[in-house]
Amino acid sequence: MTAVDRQIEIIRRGCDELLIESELRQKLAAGKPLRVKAGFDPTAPDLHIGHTVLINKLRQFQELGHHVLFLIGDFTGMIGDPTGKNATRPPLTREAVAANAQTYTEQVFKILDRSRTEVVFNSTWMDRMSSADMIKLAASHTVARMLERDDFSKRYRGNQPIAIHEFLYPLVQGYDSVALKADIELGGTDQKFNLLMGRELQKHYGQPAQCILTMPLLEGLDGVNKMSKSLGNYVGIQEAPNEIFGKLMSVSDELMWRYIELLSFEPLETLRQWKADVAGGRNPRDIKVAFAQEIVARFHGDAAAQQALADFEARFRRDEIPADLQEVQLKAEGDGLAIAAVLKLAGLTPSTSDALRMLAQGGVKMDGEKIGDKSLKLAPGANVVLQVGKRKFARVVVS
RNA sequence: GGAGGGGUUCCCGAGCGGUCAAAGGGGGCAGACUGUAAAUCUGUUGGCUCAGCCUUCGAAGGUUCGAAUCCUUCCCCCUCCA
Repeated sequence: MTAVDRQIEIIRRGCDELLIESELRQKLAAGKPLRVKAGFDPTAPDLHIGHTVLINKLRQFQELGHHVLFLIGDFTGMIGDPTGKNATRPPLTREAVAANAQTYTEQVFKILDRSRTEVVFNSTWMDRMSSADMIKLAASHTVARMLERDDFSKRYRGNQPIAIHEFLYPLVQGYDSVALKADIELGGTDQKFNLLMGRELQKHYGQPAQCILTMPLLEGLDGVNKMSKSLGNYVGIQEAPNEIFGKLMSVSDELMWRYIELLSFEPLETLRQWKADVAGGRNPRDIKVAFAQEIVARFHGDAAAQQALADFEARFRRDEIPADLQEVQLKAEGDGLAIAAVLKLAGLTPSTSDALRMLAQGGVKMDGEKIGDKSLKLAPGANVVLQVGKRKFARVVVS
């Protein structure tokens, strides 16, 4: 265990807020490994790099010798985090939860140390809670207090519905801290209300209150909304190397710095140097390449990162056709298949209508040549490479 | 329980008997420009056997030559009063 000051410095790096530092110092000074809690929603087992901001921080705690409680909110999943968008979700079956949890941990252990991680489910204690206990829990807070939560107050003012069970979400999440005897809980800045609920409930149930560490939310590829799967502006950690690389390269120069700040493990001195270089006229692209490679290497290894760069250069700087071309076999009837039908069958466009649109707009290439004639047909024996837009390719063989 | 307002294509939102596959904006996609940057500009944005046809405006019925638009019942949301 390192000195308290050193630990505080590491813990604070990149965080949004730490409550309350003096309390955390005391806990650290006691010399025992802390119980570090972080909760995850069981409905979205596909992690994206936005999630890793928090997970990276958990890993730092582990490196400092602390114990991570990786909480899967299977019980709270029945409520659905009140985001204001879809207030109700279908309850997950036990099998679905188990499967999701499996996927979750597989991904998470690319970052976390398995031996210092305890995976827990809140249904373990919540299923055993009686109705009377639930009422007692609900009685611990007032409606006015609940409406302080930013999301609730917004919806209330905006005449959006709030179901009563949604009030239970912060309460249950807070109670999880009681059940786990957490010393500190991590979450996104949007979780602050729920995290504070844990503090209050722990005091209510006669425990020392947990500290709270909030991490910034990572913006999605659009640079506006937070990264989320449903908005489609995410980079999944299980995506192919080329996908991760390509997506990171398409990020704006401005947003790039934000990503580097929150995701890169490079020391602060390096970041400062990069910024100075760009200010001095260096192409930001170079920095982006280095960063994109770091992230690909984290999830797929160094070799994959090298390969991703090579593919990228070949395809987009030299306009070459990718090496790992997907081949599609099609059967033609009569004098051949209409080009629009071919594009759809090859999976290059979602519909024939869309294929016709792409043709009209000059978005289709055959063997590198732009084509726009929608009456074109591919006769049996044809073997061509088709491209739609910049990224979609397929070799089509007609028989 | 009573009174009123509302549910439209991915999202927001216009339309209120035919000229509606449905204005406008957002988002998406494609093209130009580039560093596959971003920004900007242009086009496009239900499906199909594509100058034609089919399905769509909370759900089901009905009126009409013709309905997103009118009527009936039902479901859901919001506001005010109790």
